[in-house]
Amino acid sequence: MPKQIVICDDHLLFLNGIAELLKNTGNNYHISTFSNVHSCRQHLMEHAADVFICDLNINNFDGFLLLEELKPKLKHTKTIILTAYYEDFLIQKAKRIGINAFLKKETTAEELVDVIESDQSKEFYTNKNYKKDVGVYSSIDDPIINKFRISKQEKEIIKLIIAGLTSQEIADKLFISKTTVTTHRKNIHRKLEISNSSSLIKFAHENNLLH
Amino acid sequence: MPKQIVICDDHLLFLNGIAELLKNTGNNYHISTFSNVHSCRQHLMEHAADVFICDLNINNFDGFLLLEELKPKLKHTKTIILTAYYEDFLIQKAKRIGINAFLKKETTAEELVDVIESDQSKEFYTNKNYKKDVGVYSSIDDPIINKFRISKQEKEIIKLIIAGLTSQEIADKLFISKTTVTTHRKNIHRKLEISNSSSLIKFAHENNLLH
DNA sequence: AGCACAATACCATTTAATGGGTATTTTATT
DNA sequence: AATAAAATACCCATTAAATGGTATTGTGCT
Repeated sequence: MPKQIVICDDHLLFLNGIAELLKNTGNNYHISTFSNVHSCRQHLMEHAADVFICDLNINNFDGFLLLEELKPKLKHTKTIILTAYYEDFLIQKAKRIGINAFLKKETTAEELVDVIESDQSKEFYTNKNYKKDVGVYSSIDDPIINKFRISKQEKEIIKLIIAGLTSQEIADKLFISKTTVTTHRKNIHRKLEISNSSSLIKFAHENNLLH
Repeated sequence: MPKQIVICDDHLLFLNGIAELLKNTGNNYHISTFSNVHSCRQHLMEHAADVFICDLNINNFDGFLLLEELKPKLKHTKTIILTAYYEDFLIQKAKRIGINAFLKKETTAEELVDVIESDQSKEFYTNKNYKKDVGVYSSIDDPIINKFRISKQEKEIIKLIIAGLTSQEIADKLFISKTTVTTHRKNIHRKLEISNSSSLIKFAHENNLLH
């Protein structure tokens, strides 16, 4: 008898792709895919599932709500959260409400199959060896920003503004006067043709200078 | 002779899933997959590709940088951005630097194949019938932000702050008083435990609410 | 030595943001 | 109908940011 696997994700290419992947593993899987919460809920109410793989954000609907709502129905179902959001508090919440595994989308197919095939009585599982990316290179040294002839010190100050520091705090941190920071901010605004720090951060985002 | 397709994405399940999908379309495709920028760059330097499908955020590396860098090599390659970030300014940028198509991950396999098989000389293509939020950033309705009990109007105001608008400009846009905007900002700061708009944007960034 | 530019620093003024209140109306839920 | 929450709006005081100046010192380059 095939293992009944239900997957819910609004990224259709991901949804169908992962279904194809699982079909081609050689395991005996019957896979049902859903790209919206409503039809997925309906299916799970009417059919027993062995494994339920769910994204956390389905068309802006909170996947946790669906999981918690269906919990009584999923007593004998292995529940797996598969998401791009890999945040500590989300993992803790998943553990708390009894989810069996929390996987990020960078997971390999092998790891996913391992989780599907593992004994359900096992402990909560999540990806190991995951270091939160801090930004390997300082992307503020980007050619895009150099185009605007932003100097080294100005870059430093941009970083600190983006980090949420006030001019006084930046001055203290860099051991310079607050008025100097003000001058730098002035020059940055002139060079980038903006007039407030929100726009500065917006500029940084649009040019993907952050991470 | 098979069509040479190169795909670069750090979400392994997505990467392998989409490769499986394309292999099973019946078209004659040879597919090379990469989950990091370095090996993908290497491959494209040494092998001609007919189609290059690229994510915009590969292990926090800006996909645009890779695309722009390899542009001379990709003269005869159809370049497709396939990403979860569906924002106007990104689409405009893609169009500007000569990308052939900008697809969101909610795209169907059929639509992707259509784009791959279409005449390359055709115009820039992006998903149709996409309803955009009022604000600049759409993923603000993320479960992460809901945790902080940010109301609908507060979210709207966060969006506009991030877009670089002042309180007065936000008031004008939403047809409310400036003092009301001030009140909302105050409440947002209290809920998120921050004290300036840079920190607000930093918060949004750290929780992947932007793009 | 001369030049350009970066980095420093101050003054003054205006504009915007922040944080403490309080208070009314509207909307949603029980 | 009662209640809670959200959205609206104002006052006030303080702080921070923005913008226009000017000016000195340092640094790298030719």
